[in-house]
Amino acid sequence: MKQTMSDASCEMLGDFFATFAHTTRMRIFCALQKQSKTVTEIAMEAGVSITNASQHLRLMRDRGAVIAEKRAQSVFYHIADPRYIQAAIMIREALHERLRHEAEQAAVRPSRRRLAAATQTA
Amino acid sequence: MKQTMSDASCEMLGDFFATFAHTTRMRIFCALQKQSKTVTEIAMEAGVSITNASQHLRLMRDRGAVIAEKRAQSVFYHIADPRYIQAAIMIREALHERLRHEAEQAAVRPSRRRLAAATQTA
DNA sequence: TGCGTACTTGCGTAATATCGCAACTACGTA
DNA sequence: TACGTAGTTGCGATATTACGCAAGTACGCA
Repeated sequence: MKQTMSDASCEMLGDFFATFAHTTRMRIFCALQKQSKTVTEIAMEAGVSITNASQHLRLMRDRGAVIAEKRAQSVFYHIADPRYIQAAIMIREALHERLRHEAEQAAVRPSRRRLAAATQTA
Repeated sequence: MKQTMSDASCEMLGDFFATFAHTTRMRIFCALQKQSKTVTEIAMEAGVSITNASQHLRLMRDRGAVIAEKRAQSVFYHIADPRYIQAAIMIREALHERLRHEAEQAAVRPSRRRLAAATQTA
């Protein structure tokens, strides 16, 4: 596996990240993690209007993040590649770990400050 | 490993993706893949002004994507977590695969059209 | 054919992001 | 202390993105 990236790859990856760089689109992505869903279902789960969900889904479809399939009156959307989910989970783990570290430091630092204050007043 | 995401995780991931949702920031990320570098070096590699690089780096730093370390007059930046690189590489592989498929289909479809045209004129 | 459901699209407005310029801070050295 | 290098920050102009509303298309069913 190549370990460096060309300029073209950077461009492409930037576009890909932009596809998920919005809370609503991320929620849509989460809603579709387990199975394909209709626009109405997605809109409900993401807590946005159907129009808005449709607009975001078009953007995601145009960039190859999701795939649309028309069945009867409904349009079912699903995530285009399971690796997108894998990658998201990997990143989420890293972010959660960082949050834990920050929480630990926040729990430790105040006592240090108290110590410093005590030293000063002493 | 948890396979579904909470609303908070979606929010957090959306912010994370936004951090890389720009060609310049993606180029900065690429430049830092192998080793830490100064703002001036990063600006050169990304092909932007030092001011602009600094602005993007601040955004990335605020969101925990990179870490800054001051040494003498320079500030060295490096990527905060190797998993970010792993994830980016995984996504890039998926995207490249999709491009290959699209290229193959583009190479196949025209002959089908020629065939259809020949059938029609016959 | 007419009606209802499901979704999409065009357009105007509002919110955000980006970038350059100029001014500013921080650090080392003569 | 004065000067040069390395980065950062504030601010204004411009570009991009998001969202709602209204209108439109597509499909199934009476």
